[in-house]
Amino acid sequence: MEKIKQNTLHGEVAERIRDMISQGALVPGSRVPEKQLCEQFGVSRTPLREALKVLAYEGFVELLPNRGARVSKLTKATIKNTFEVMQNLEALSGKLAGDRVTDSELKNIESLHYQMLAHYKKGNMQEYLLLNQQIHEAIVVASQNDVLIDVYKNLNQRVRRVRFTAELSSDYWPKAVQEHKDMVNALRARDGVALGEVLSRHLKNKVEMSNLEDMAE
Amino acid sequence: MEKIKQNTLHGEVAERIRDMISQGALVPGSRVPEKQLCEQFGVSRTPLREALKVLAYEGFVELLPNRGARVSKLTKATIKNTFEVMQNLEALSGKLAGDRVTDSELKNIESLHYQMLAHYKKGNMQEYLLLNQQIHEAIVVASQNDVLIDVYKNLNQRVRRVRFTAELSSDYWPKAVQEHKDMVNALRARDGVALGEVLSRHLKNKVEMSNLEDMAE
DNA sequence: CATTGCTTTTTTGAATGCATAATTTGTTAT
DNA sequence: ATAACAAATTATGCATTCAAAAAAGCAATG
Repeated sequence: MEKIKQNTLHGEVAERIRDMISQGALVPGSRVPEKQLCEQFGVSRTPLREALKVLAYEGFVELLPNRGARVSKLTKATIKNTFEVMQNLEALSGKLAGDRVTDSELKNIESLHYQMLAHYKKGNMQEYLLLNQQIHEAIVVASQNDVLIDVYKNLNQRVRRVRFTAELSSDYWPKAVQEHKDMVNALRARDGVALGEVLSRHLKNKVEMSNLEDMAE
Repeated sequence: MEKIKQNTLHGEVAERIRDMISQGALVPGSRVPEKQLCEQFGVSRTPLREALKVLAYEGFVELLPNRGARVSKLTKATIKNTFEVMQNLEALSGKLAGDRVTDSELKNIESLHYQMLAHYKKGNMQEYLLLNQQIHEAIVVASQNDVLIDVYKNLNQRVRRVRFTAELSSDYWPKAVQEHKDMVNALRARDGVALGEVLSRHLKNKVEMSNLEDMAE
């Protein structure tokens, strides 16, 4: 991974295609129309095809010999497997973040946390989920392990399409909020082991509570 | 990830470049000579450049705007971080493999294990390390989690260059062998928790025993 | 002798072109 | 009307070409 941030054409094209897939503009299972996208983006096929190679590696599309690219479907199994790995990576992040989190990172996470609580109290689920997402990523970043961060972000992006389709049930939501409070407390105490445990439990609950049937394509 | 196995030109080119990097034919930090490699491989620049995009994503090279690709250096920190993540993924694999390993997989792992022991007794370190590698991969595969397998293999490939440079010290080697025996026993007992713990400990020891200074580039 | 500025060469990024494979369309026979 | 086959169309994979950027070479100046 270790993507160097740079404004290459193929990079921008990849980003736009990712967005289109996430937003449903490109339907899973359907073929990626090279020519049409080229016209839409105003680029030639070369950078577009380079982008498809990267997207294939990221899991967004599948390349079929002499048949171009198809938008890959997220099956129930893949979603489950992805969350299984992410759960583990988050737990590791927690363990590491306990030792390594900086003061400014901690402050930032606390701030996000309080914003999230506010949305919870207002019952604003969309905003809540967005903040929730940001907190989890911030904890992973606090692990200070570049490889871990890259892998996590990649996996997260793979399931981006379905992340927000699952609604939080009325009995799970308060539980999740409590877990988040535990997280922040563990982080404040720089207790990596406790943080790892909370995170592990947290995502596990999320997977169990989510209706994977609804998410799969 | 979820790479579809297919014999595309760019895929073959990527594989050859990976090998060249692993074997040191392409020096870390040096630029990747597109023209020269094209002539050597007998392909045009299009598939070669597509391969470079994938390799960049895999972490083998870095793309610099208008300056092509450079073979990425494996720093001490990156190696450490990679092993840190791999250790966690192996532990997860162990936990999952305890429940999911099939009889034939178990048999295969036992076979590899005994072969490895034979090489240990003969003091044949190269062969030992190869088998060791295969056993670890087999355990990860036994997790039956495609995403986990892909991520693990990718990370493993990233550090392939340095994997075999570190020699096992005379006091670590017997310890590692004992841990491997524990692994097989845990797997036979289908005790995922125990297997996860052994694996976690095992790679941790390996990292601590290895002289990262020697491995870094 | 090192340094600056200019010219030439090489390399890169992306568009275009071309041969082949796949798909669609059209036609005919049943 | 439908099935089977053939022709036409389209899409794909890779090679080639072209413009722009970077690197190398080289002379003039201090």
